[in-house]
Amino acid sequence: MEALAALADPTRREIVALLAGGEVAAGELAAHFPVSRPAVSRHLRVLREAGLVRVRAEGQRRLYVLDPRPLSDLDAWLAPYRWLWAQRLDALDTEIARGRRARPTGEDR
Amino acid sequence: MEALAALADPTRREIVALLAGGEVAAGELAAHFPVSRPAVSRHLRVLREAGLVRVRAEGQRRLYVLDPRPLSDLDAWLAPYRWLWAQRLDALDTEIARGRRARPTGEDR
DNA sequence: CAGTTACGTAAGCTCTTTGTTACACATCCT
DNA sequence: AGGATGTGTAACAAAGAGCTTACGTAACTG
Repeated sequence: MEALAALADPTRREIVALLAGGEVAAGELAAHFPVSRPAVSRHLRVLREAGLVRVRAEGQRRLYVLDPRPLSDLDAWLAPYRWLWAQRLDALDTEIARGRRARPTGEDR
Repeated sequence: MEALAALADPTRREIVALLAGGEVAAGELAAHFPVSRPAVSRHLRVLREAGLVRVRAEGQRRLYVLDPRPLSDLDAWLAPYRWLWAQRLDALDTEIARGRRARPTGEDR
């Protein structure tokens, strides 16, 4: 579940989203973000070490591809919890609807 | 997706797992971990702020419950990627191994 | 072959995170 | 009332994450 730490960062999640369409070069990815290119390079390294992406050199460019396996693992990790929102969600909502505010922090309505 | 940051920590994931069975008191949770009780208290705070758990006071103890909604959100976030490992896993591996490009993303040259 | 292009790495800084010990309360039990 | 029990918060040290600038290097270009 090292992938979770990698995906905790919003920039990295966006990189993953960009890669969902197919191979993208490092520089092209970097162009999508307000941070410096080395910063993106570092994010790519984290994603690489988490197994979420792979690189392929084409000339002087590095083409990144998404490797779905860690996402699949995450999906598997999530599996045992699925029944919770299949049944319990309504129960919680009902409780809230009755005015039993369990959450102290103001929430949207 | 603040839940991802909360779930990035292994201790917190284990807490979530422990809570999958139902309500558990803070002290009982803390007993499962090698870290100090205040440390666990802090983890619980992070989980609370991420909306993953709720607390209920019963006498002097605080009973924690899992709130599945952020997990459901995570499941929803994961959804667009599911087709990747449903069909493409093997294909991607093969493609990468052969060094072919999966999909030209508006590159010039 | 020299210059440009595309990347990654190194060094350094700052803000967070995680853990610890010490402390403050509220609640339960004689 | 007074002590034990169960928890959260405060203060602080250590480690980590993320960003920036500067630099090194391989590959195209002319």
